[in-house]
Amino acid sequence: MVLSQKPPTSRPLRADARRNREAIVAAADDLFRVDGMSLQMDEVAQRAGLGVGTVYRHFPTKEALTVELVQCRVESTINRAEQTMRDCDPAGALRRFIRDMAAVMGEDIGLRESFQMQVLADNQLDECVYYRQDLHERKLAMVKRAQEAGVVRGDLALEDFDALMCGMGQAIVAGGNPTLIADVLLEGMRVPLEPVAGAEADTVAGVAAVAGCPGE
Amino acid sequence: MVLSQKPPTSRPLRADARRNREAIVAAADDLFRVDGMSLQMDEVAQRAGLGVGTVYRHFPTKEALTVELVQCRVESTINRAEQTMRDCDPAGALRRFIRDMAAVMGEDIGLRESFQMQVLADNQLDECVYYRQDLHERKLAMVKRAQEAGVVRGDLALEDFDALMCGMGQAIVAGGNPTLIADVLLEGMRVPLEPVAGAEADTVAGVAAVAGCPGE
DNA sequence: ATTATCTATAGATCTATAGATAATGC
DNA sequence: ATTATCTATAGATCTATAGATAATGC
Repeated sequence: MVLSQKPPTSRPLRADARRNREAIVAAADDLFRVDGMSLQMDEVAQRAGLGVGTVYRHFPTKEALTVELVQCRVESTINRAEQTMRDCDPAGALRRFIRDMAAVMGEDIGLRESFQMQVLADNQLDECVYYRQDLHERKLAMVKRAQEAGVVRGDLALEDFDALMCGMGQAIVAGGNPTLIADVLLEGMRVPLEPVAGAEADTVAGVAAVAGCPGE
Repeated sequence: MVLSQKPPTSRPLRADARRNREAIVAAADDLFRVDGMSLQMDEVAQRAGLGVGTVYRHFPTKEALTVELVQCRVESTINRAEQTMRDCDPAGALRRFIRDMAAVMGEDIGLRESFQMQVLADNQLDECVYYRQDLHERKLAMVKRAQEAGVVRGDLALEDFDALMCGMGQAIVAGGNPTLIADVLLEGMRVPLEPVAGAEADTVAGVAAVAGCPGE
């Protein structure tokens, strides 16, 4: 079920072409880490010490290039999830996963955007659904296990979990302390120890009647 | 200390010009709500039933146009904060503010991005620092009051609070249930009832020794 | 001889302007 | 007469390509 990286009909690349291809991917990866999807093809070429044409020879479109970078990150996220599931108890696995993601997202805009693209409806990269299902299953297992162990509130859907991970990335980019942000999310996803006051009220401005406010 | 909207030397606008200006702002506001900063000048003109030239007559740059939209949203956020501070107890004020913001952010991409721009370092809109200080003070007062009342953890800096608000916006755009997301943040910002296990550990992948995981 | 690379430039997609045309209001 | 509006297009900024040039390897 694993897709081969290259069409099997094509013969192996010529020595210089292989070297250049690697240089392109390495350069693109560096830029992706900093600029995410807004990396520029010219800059990739420049950083790889090549002309733009060469970049386009190896990757016919910008999308083709970034797909590889995204997939790499999705895979590493899957591995991370599997690793923690193997090593940790239900509560610990989720905790470790989230904390690690927070730390990594702080240093890799591309990873943050990759995660976002896996989740957001208006996916910029059609081809990135490759591993989507895989990742989906790993996260679902992790969250479910934590819920069954009673350490995560049961009304948290996977959609919400994904959304929270996206939000965590944004919060970290916005200058929050990664460790603290991760902690806040972890605490917040726990089973509420006392029911949140006013939890049943609709909270659109002007309509809400909320605990601690007059009119409730 | 309030800046006048127009240079006081200019005479009042001609009747048709005033009408058109209002149509432009209304059209731009609608688009800003949906597209945020990526709204397009052509579309603004089209929706207002005017030529692009007219839009540029009233607002010399795209930035000049969006500044007005952003300021309007920042002001309304300030008012929201003040209102809750007047009406509610410390815990209730923060709760209501966050819930309302979650509800509104779900329906107004422009608001979400405005908040982000107030907070993020690489501000796209230089002029949007006008109300920045004001907003800053309101949020600080709200958070501090909640901390003094013992309902919010004391190690949560305003930077972290801002980051969490940005993240909340992202989480909602990413498809999370606004009410639930707001709840998770509120619960997460509380004083931890028991110390978070492993809270002292550095969590970069491979280095961490975390509660619930072997090797701790 | 084949395969890879380079440079210069076409194409797409925006913001912003110039110059000709139309509407207001003393 | 002044002020406002329109259309067509310049300018900026990217992705992607074409055609001429250089490097590999049987």
